[in-house]
Amino acid sequence: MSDGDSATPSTKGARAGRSRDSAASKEALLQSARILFGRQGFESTTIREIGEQAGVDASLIARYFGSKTDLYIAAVIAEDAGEAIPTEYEGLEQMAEVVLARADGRDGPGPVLQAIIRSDTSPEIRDAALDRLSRRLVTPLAAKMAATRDEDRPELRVQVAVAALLGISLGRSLGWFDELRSAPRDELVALIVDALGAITGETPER
Amino acid sequence: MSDGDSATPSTKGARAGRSRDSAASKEALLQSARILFGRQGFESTTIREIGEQAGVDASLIARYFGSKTDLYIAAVIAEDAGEAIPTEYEGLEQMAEVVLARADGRDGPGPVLQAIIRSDTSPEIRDAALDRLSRRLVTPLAAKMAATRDEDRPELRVQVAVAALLGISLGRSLGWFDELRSAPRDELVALIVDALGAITGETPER
DNA sequence: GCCTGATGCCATCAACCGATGACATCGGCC
DNA sequence: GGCCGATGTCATCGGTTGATGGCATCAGGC
Repeated sequence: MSDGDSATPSTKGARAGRSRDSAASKEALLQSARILFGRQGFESTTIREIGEQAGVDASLIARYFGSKTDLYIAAVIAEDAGEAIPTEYEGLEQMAEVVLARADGRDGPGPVLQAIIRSDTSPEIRDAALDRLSRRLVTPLAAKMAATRDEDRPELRVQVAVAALLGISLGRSLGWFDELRSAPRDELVALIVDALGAITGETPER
Repeated sequence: MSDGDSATPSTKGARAGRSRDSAASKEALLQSARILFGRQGFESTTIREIGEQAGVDASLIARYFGSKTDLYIAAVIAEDAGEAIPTEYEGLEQMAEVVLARADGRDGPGPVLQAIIRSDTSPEIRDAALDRLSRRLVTPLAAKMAATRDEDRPELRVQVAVAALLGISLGRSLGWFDELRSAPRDELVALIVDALGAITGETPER
């Protein structure tokens, strides 16, 4: 460009007075990514939308995260850290309550569930999501079950219970059926415990 | 183009000897759409891939179906008709067996489940899929339950049971956990009946 | 035998997308 | 005060996608 350019408001580069804080920009992108990926999924979320929501240019995504895929993985990690989901539980009831409470508090299934329910998720995203899911749900439930009951096929039982719980959570988030969507959470949790407790060995005390 | 073009094998239009059967072309597109949408979902399946798999040009999709979205809806209807899923069952066990058998026989979740698990599915696709799902699973299970037990909140129980069943089916199709993926179907069905029977009133006779 | 609608293919369009590199400005360091 | 790396924005690229319209060929009807 010619060197006659003057410092007008529309000149390139950071605008006068604009915040220059890479940690804040990065965090804004990450939180926007969590929200939008969690609501819409990977393909339906563009990096331009994420930048807009974060209030910065989308080109910073490549600078700070490397790629859209890497941003998604970072969003999964941030979600995992941000949700403060326990790694051990009093029991199935508490786990169901935690999962549904988190689900009810979000707009959409969240980036972790979005990643695992889609057959076209890239392997590295899927592995990151499944790893956290197992750590937060499967492993603790298996540990709990090993401590309380001696059932055959404990690992299968736990995996079936977690898959069922995720199906219920997803169905509720996406509003598959009227009652499932609108039922009070405590009533839903009670039904979940009745059902899944029958195979994990935690029958309700009533 | 110049009028000097000769009828060579690479000239435009239907090639010499090429089948001219719109019903066959349409059906080929539809079955290809079922398979690819069922395996990869809406966004990750292009109309060019569908045409290739069907052995015809993708432009015929617009001619015969109107749009990619309308093709998806036609695929959902075809899947529903093709799977011959009953609209009434002996009980939960038979329903679980049918759902898992169909799931195990496919490559991927299938177009109906793909449509309902994604938050970004268009409303008309979602409605078409949910309508069939309710007709094949929720309504029959509700009818069965009404005939056998007098529980509180029967509709909620049935909806929870179906959501759980779909979660298990999806988890198995996508290979979320090792045991869930590899367990023999009859063993998995037995666990599902133990769990979901506890809330639909069909306890196993053992 | 001719005509015409059906059938299928091809090229193209407009829009979008993830990624990249250039550039201006800022602020800390020397 | 000057320098230079950090920071942010902008324009652009190459590729992809769903949809469209033109064209050639075929086959049935008259």
